[in-house]
Amino acid sequence: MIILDYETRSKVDLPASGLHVYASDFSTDIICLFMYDTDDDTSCGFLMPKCMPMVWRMKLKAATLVGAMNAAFDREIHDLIGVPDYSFPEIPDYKWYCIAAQCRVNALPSNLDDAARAAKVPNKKSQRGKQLIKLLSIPQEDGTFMESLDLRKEMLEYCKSDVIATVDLWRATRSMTQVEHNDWLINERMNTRGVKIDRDLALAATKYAAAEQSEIGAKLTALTDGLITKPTQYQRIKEYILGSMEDDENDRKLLKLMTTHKNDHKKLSLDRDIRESIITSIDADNLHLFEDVEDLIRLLHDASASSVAKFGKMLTMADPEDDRVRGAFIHAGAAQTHRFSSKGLQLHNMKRNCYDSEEAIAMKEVMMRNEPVPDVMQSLSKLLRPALVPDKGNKYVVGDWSAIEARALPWLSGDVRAERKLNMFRRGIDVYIEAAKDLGLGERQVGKVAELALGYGGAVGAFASMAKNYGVIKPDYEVKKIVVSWRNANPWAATFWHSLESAAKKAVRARGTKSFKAGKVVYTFAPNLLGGTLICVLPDGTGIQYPFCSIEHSDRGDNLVCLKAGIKPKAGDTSKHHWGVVRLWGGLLSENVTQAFCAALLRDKLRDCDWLDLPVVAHVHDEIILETAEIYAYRDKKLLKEVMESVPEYAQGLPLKADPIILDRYGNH
DNA sequence: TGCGGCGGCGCC
DNA sequence: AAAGGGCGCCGCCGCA
Repeated sequence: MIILDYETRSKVDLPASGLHVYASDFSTDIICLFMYDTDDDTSCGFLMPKCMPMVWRMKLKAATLVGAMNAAFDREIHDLIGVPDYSFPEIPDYKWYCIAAQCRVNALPSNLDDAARAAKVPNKKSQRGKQLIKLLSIPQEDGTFMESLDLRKEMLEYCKSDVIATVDLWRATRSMTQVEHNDWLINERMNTRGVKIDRDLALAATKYAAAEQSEIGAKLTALTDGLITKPTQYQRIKEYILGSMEDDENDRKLLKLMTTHKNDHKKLSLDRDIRESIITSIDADNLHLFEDVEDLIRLLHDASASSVAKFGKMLTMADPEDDRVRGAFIHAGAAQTHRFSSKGLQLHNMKRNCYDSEEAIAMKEVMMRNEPVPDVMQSLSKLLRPALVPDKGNKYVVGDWSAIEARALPWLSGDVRAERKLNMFRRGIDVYIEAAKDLGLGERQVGKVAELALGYGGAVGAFASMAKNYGVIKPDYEVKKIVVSWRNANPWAATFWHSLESAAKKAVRARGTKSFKAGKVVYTFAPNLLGGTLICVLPDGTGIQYPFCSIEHSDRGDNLVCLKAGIKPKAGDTSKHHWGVVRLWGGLLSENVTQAFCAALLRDKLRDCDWLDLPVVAHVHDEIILETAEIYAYRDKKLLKEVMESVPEYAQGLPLKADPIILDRYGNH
């Protein structure tokens, strides 16, 4: 493998516009390139526009794989600048290999600095590197680039040290399997297709949002004598409300409503749920606040739809040539479970509550005519999904699996007692009604909340937070009963939690000499990988990892712990654990295997789509979105249903259900 | 002025 | 003993 790293400069703001717009821009150019041959440990770096030495030209041509940290960046720079402008040898897409993706499948962080720290790979402080980027890669105030041979030479040194650290990381972690690498390539192809946005709609929406935001700002300013000027100034808002308090009964009630608990300490919050409960109390005449405080909270409620900022992101990220946003998906972005994640224009958290195609078009026309829109912010947020559109002559075909996690969890338990639940899915029986019956209650909503909240070891707290989303209100003592009843009706669940934790611990203790089964997954241990890595092998043969995994003894028993990619230590942290630690208890393990298995299933189906030339442009964990020619839409809808409902050999008995639909714009379904 | 932390939003 | 977790982006705020 040749591992390389490009340093570049451009007038385009990379984080704002995304890689594709960046690499396509005429102002973008290469500053330097450093390459390392892992076969013979030779390396070569040079400044542009010097020619690439012939021997390295040959090496690059002959390489089996070309690796880079975030290879998508280097690939686009190579293809769009290196090859056409500097006659670098072409590298076919399938040869590119992403070492950041390799880090993630090893459950390490995705960026070089953090991954190196977590994996204990030597890596020099990158502070100077960041300075150099600022100096050389970003235009100066007058719009021109700084030209300095000395700084360029220094940049090359920095580039070299990054490549060395990347090589070390590549060696310290396991490589992606061929299946994983192929899945990464499939994801790259989808990223290249991109997803089209309705530019006119997004433009109109940003215009209306800006006007509304300034109006809300003016109202806030007037209401609070200029202390608060924007609805997002939460700190000032909290101060304002606290400042208005006189410690009477109402204030104590308000404080109680605002108090949340996070990591064992109290915090005051005014998030949406809390605002809602405050407003409910006021409307029920249980809470009386000063008029300005009440107005403030209500105003905040109307104003808060920060999600409309996505329209702006659509505009800066879409390619001006074809209005498509590219590169929005990260293979195994979730390092714990290998689920995909989404970046740039985050397509994994688009507000569900939205207009359908006709309503969206009507709203768009209203905005184009500059007519007023009621409930501006809320209305705009309902336009987010419909702002994604198929190209002319195309349709979206969208399929999502019905209750995939609720099916996968009991199936993974491998417990005969879970067959009852699986049979309900197989026969199309409403599991939420059945769950409500099990609880001795008639309310489907309560059954639904229990089903959604209690599968992963959660108890009263889990139920309560889920219940809020569905308007279910139950006193604590009743929730406790619900939890007990649900667990009694689903005995396979607690057994599975316990056996997962037990098998995982046994695997760690066995130090790799033996594997241990829990339901349909198997735990094993790799003592020499990343400080000792617990590996969970899923039914499809793929695995998720728990690096730096060990058993810590305490007076209350043994705790299984491992490194958690998402928790960064502060700089200079020399505590016992060099990185954030997570405790692996049964509930967490059951959730991990379920999410991971569902992600594996999705990847499997994306392979089928790739094979069948079904053009996937996006997906959201349990949902696949095709953009297909209108004349093929009906055929592809049937094909997608077949793909999503066909049960793989390794998943016999798992009931899969999906009913794709054809859409003119993206939406809720 | 830039950057990281944090609170907040939203999804599965 | 008890335990909801997996993500990413925006904006404010305090610090360097």
